[in-house]
Amino acid sequence: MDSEKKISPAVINRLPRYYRYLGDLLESDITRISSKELSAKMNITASQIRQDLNNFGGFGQQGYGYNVEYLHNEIKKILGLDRLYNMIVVGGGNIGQALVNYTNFEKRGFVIKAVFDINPRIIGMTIRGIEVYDVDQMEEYLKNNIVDVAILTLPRSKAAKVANDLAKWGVKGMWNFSHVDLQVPDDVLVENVHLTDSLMTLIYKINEMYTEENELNHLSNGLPIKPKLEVGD
Amino acid sequence: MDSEKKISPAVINRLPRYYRYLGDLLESDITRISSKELSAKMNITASQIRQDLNNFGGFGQQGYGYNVEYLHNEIKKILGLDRLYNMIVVGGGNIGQALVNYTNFEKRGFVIKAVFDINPRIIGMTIRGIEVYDVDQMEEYLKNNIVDVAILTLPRSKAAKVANDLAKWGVKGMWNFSHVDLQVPDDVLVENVHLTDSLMTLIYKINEMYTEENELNHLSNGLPIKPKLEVGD
DNA sequence: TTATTGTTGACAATAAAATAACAGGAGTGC
DNA sequence: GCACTCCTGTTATTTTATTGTCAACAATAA
Repeated sequence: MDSEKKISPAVINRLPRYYRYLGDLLESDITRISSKELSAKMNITASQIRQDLNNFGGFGQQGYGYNVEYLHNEIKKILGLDRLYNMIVVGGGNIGQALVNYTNFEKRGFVIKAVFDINPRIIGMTIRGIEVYDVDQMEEYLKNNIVDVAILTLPRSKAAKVANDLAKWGVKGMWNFSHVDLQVPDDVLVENVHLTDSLMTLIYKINEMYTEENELNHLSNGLPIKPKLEVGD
Repeated sequence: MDSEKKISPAVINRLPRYYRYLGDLLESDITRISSKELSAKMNITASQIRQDLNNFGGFGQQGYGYNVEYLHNEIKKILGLDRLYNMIVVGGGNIGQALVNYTNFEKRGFVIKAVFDINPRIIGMTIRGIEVYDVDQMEEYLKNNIVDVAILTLPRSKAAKVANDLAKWGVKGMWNFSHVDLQVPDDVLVENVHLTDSLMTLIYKINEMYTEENELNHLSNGLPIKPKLEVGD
């Protein structure tokens, strides 16, 4: 339908950040804020803030700005954070366990209900009161329990099969920490957290900055820029 | 300088993914690949692959494609992965410990050398052989050891001060898992991993898909779209 | 009241990113 | 060695995202 224009991914990715800043303002008992002020805090142009928000409706008032509590709550609703979500963790290794122990998710309505693993050493144990099951029990579990999001914290080699099974058994959201890109049906949504990729990006930027400084040094010395490496060197 | 054109962030963020796919191809003993073939595997247009790679040089050959091993190695060099990086973890909680225990980083040249925390219960202990120090010892540690990247896995409330200290003491790269945006000098690079933001984005997309289906139902029922909420309601 | 200021929402202008088009060199088969 | 196909590197086009501008209107002060 035309009346419901598609929101761009760039905007969606900024929403949680708006939500976070508005939450902070709320805690500081600030009741109103203009796009200009928020702009200064967030290092985004005021124009972009207004345009982003206007994708979802006119939440502000001329001459006043935005009411912090109201806007915070609206974004909460836009993000769908006004209800609980059931999650399971598949892969009870380091990262899986860390996520189970990270209690802040629960405070925001993301509730981890079960963990699945293949390691007999941990199956049957509980982590923060949450039971660890054998992956073989997953199908049955999913028949009897609604799961909104599966958190995939398992090795590359096993992620594809598990994702496939989960999709088959009706899980529509996957938060993927495995270092592979999952191939799933169109109606299943995957959000990747590729930690190694993120770290590599950081490393690139660090090196880039270092290299740039080098070039500046060359310039200030009047020395020529060193030639680029050629294919075949 | 003009000769060194700026590479766009979008391209840089894709590099680790190229690197990963090329690594996979290498393991499958595939020696050459065309942009078209890679395009199919990665769900990126061939055009974009060629343009991305050409930012860094002409690595391919007409009529042949790209040599997998050669290209893999070139990207490795571009990303700066041909040397070791020393890292420290600041914050020995769940996520900090999980990252220390995640041995894959080390395989790629990212070596965690020390952990810092304020909790007396864990100070003095070791995690996978890596010592946990008091944060008060951080300044001295940084005087005596080169640290490329600090991994920040500590509570919001403490992240800002620590980041400030680290910057003051010469750490140029920060991999930030704290749920705040750090304010650091221009020569310090921060890569954020905001897990909660990522999860919220996933939740939004799940709901969006669900809502879209709803709208289709509305349409098929001939029902009007519900009016938007107004400020003040 | 009336003037002045502040601030949105809409839209226009720019910039960035992604895709497409294509010229021409490199490989392949005969 | 020649014709033909493949596939890159590069330029052009289209799409998407960001920024700048301004009329309209609310809040505030005179």
